[in-house]
Amino acid sequence: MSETVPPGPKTSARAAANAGYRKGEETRKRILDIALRAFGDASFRSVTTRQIAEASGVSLPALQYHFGDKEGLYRACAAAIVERYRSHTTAAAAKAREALREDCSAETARAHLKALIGALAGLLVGSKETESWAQFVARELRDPGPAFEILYESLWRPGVEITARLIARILASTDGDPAARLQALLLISSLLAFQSGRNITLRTMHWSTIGPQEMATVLSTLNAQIDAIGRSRSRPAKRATAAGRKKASPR
Amino acid sequence: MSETVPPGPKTSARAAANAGYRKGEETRKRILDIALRAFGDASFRSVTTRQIAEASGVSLPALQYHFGDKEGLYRACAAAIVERYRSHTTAAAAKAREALREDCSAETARAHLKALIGALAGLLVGSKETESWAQFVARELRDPGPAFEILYESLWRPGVEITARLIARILASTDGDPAARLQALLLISSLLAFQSGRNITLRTMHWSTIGPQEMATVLSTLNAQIDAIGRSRSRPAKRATAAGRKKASPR
DNA sequence: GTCTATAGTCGGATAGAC
DNA sequence: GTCTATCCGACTATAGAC
Repeated sequence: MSETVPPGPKTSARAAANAGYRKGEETRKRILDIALRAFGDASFRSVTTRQIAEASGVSLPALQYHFGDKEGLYRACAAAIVERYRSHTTAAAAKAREALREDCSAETARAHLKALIGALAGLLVGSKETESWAQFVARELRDPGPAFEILYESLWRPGVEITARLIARILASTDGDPAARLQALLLISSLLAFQSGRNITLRTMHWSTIGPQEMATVLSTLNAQIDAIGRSRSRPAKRATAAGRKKASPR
Repeated sequence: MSETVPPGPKTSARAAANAGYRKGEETRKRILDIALRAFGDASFRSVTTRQIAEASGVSLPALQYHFGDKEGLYRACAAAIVERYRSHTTAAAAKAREALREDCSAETARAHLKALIGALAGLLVGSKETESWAQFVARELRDPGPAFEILYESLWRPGVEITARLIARILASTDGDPAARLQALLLISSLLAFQSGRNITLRTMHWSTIGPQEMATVLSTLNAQIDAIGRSRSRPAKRATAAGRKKASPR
């Protein structure tokens, strides 16, 4: 909660006109890259600043200089992810919002939803780094740490919001419809799960990696689910549980 | 990998005939309950043996006596979860297997799938404790620790296996069908996500808790998805990605 | 069976030189 | 800006008394 300002070079008189600032900038970026990977692979607690410093080729106090403390570094990682996320999804999201504003048809909404999910998937398998990023985000959202707020507000919430609105349009219901939110949550967390739960996905599917080809397979399944929205026979009403306890539930 | 035998009372001459063993048993159980909760709330690394000892009302070496070391305690927790899981799902799983052996129809398979998912959901909201359990399982499966093998082999794999076979039956394909496995993975991880990603679920859905009522809502959505399996118009073939990049993908 | 006391390790943060 | 050297706290595990 306490918004500790990074005591690094940001606030000091670095931007003043001399060319000697270049090296620090590069070092900072190198540290950030390493940290991004490390925090993707393991939790905040598990990763040690020593590891990051060593892997970055700098020594411990250099971290503190650039990022204040461990939490500052962690938050900087989250901010970097958010920035990349924004640049990869704003295009699709903007188009979807535009269509919604123009009161588009259910089928148009469906197409935009697929495009949006596709863009998200593209981000998740885009480069080598993004594997870690998905894990970073998923972990932080699951058990909140120092970067929860920024990730939730800047990444998760907008994503769910636009997705839910598209689904609501498909269902021909209102924007706040809980059923639509639920389906949005389902859809996004499913997608995220494939990268964040990488280990279990690979082992379950007998894959050796999650590349574009694997993600395409996943996407086709998700697209089929999107096609099914609003078309299932036993529509997702409030009380469809009866079928589920046909002959089970031995309590 | 090294199957370190718990050096506790199990192997020693405790079972010999004297009545003084009762207290140790109770202490062990109390420690286990506390640990189960603790390891559900936080990761293996984050939880300290001190916390558990204090909360259990025993002191540190008592833990070592009963469970050997921290990993032993962790594994014991996993084993306890597996046992409970088995007792809650064997009934539904056995019926499903029976039906599959008798070459049941797609609709029968669909019903059994719903029953199975329902049983799983019932476990996930069954009692106060199970909230933590889902987090324990999900975390361990996502980034493998000392209890990964037992959870994967005794809990995850059987669950996916029977689910995938039911889905394959619905799709009228063979048992090993990757598409069926994928849908099984999707379905189970979606369900698990609601408890393991509790925080984000609550916040996204504006719920204050995940009780039977909320789980029923989730179940109805999942049931709708199950109903949609094998019925979607653009069937989940190998190349359905074209739609996804209609006008998105600004690369 | 359970305790007190302690050994040994490791991680985060800081002081101060360069 | 980046380093070396160091402090301090917290953790796991063990030894040995009761």
